[in-house]
Amino acid sequence: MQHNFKSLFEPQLIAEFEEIPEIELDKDFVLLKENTYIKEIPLLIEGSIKVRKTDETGKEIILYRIEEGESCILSITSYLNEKQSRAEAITEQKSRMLVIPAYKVREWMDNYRSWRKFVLQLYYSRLEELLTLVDSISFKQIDMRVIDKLKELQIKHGSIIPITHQKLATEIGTAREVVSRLLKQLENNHLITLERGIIKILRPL
DNA sequence: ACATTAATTGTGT
DNA sequence: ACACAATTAATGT
Repeated sequence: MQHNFKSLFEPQLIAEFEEIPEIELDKDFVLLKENTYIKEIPLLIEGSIKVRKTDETGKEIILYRIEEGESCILSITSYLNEKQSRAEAITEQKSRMLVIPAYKVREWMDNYRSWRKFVLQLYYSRLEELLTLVDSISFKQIDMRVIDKLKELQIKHGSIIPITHQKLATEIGTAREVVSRLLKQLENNHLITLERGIIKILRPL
């Protein structure tokens, strides 16, 4: 799978892409650490990148994901405002991307309407995702969040979801045991069945 | 095929 | 939340 990101931009800007180096990174490569200045901006062609925040105790929460054809809005805005990065970015799969020198991004902001539109759209959609995240953290109980997440994963994977309790827990921002116990309850109620690394949804949650 | 190790899941406090 | 036990999958020999 590969995103045809070129359709988003005007021809002149696409011509500029020719100058931009393309790299391929393995899974779990740390693209960006917290509290560093940004020098390059990724434009993801294939794969996916998670942006997460880790606190002092090592607890982490995933803020959002960068999908194919998208870039990292945190990097862009951090750079444009000359601030340090407040989160870290890690590849979730083997991924291919263009690596845009950050100064180019500023040039493009000035010179290309399609780039400005791209950045603003990205900004909006990420902000919306963050609001959803805040909403789920502050207003919903843990068990509701697990169920919501399962429903979401069901849309992506169907009723057989390949995921570990640990991964589910970090997505939601809670401890693995909490998730394990909740899932066990759902299993006892015959809503799901559990296997190592797999959750099967039997009937609607 | 068997033993060893690592990863995941379960349980008690 | 933490520590540890139990189970299952992966890997080496």
